[in-house]
Amino acid sequence: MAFKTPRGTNDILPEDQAYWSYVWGTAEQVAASFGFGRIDTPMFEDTSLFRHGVGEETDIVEKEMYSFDDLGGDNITLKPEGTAPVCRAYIQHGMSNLPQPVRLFYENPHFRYERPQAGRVRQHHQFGVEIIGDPSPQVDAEIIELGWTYLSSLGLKNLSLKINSIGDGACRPTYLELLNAHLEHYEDSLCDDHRKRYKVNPLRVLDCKKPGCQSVSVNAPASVDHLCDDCREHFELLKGTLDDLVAAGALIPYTVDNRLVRGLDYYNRTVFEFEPADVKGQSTILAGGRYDPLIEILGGKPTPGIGFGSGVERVILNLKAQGIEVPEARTLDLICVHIGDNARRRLVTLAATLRAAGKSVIVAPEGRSMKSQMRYANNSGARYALILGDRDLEQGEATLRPLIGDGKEVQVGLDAAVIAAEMV
RNA sequence: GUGGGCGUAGUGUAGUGGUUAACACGUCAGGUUGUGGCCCUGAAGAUCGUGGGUUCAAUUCCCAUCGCUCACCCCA
Repeated sequence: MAFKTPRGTNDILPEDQAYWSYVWGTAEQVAASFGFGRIDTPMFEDTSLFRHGVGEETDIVEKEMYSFDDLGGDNITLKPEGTAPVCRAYIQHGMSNLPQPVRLFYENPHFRYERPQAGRVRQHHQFGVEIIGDPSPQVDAEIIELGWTYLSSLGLKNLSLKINSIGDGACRPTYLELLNAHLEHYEDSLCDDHRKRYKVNPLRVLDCKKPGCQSVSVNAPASVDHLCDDCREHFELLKGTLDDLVAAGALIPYTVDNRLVRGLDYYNRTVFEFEPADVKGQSTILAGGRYDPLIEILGGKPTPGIGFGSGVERVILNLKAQGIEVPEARTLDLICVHIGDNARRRLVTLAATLRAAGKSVIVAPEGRSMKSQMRYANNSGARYALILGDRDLEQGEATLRPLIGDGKEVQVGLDAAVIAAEMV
């Protein structure tokens, strides 16, 4: 065929929409229950926003951005992640003058040029939340609780929660030195990739799944053991609050995972991740962390922030895998079946008044036998068929026949209010 | 960017070195006179991903290419 969706993109067909509205609806409801306001940032931004915000050394900036010059010569980039744009908006609109912190959520597509595979596409959709302007570990816990509330409201089961602290500007450099020394000592055991690159980003080694790197990272110094006093206190308070939430039944138990790191430069202190228990492939369905340095990097005054992003494609994959049923899309109320041209013309206007009365109505295709129209009505899933022949037109009445269940058909006048009232 | 698997009607599959490529579901139409679902009958619908090669002959064998898919990298 001549045209198809570009690699890594998908049409979301009507039969799949029930999942999407279920997920978006749940996200909006949960976000509202935590007092978050929705923000929509543009689908594209100045490329420099991401170069500065996400970090030049990251994979996203180095090789995954959809960047191009527009006709005016500006270099723009399709949004690869949501946090930097939200922080840009926070600065641009002077939100530091609002009561702090500011709670924002979004749900929109993101674009990354990657090789597609299970749970990974080039245009993916995220539900994301941010709390900006509050350094307290209380809001870290609030964000994590919100993430869990969202996932559990969807009905997902068998999830695990991992948290970690990766320190801050005060303690991370010292820790990285320790880690580097350790990696250098066991350099020969590292996988080929990391033997070359561990000096550039030693944290990545901890995340590596190759046996060699795993064996080295098991005994590697853990960041949580080398936090500065402030970071340690922050982490302890966070764990304490999470423990309270677990005790109150508002959160699943968590584990501290020393090897949990984040790929974006702006993260500090708290990082966390929810994933299905049976891990395989691209499994993380919700992940986030604190990004206290970001607003200042983007030119605002120093302002702490924390948030998460959750991939809707992956969430839906898990909903399907777990056999979770979602509410069906709205069904059709009525199909108008005609016998004769005059009847059909009359049904067109009758359908219009019925729609105005709030019913969903379609008129069966012209030029088909009645049997064919009834078959069509049946396949359409409509609740009722309204049958009108030219000879009924003279009597001024039609037949309203239920298509679901075993109700009896009734004669009705050609009056939208009467017909609507008959459709229970 | 690297590696594995796969490419036959709308969908899911079968099949063979040789006349009109099969089946199921779906679609459409019929099963007489104004009524769906079950059933029966029929029809439409495939340049067998694309290009090249081997061969008297290829959808079937070989190569390339593109696409899909899974995994690595990385990430939601």
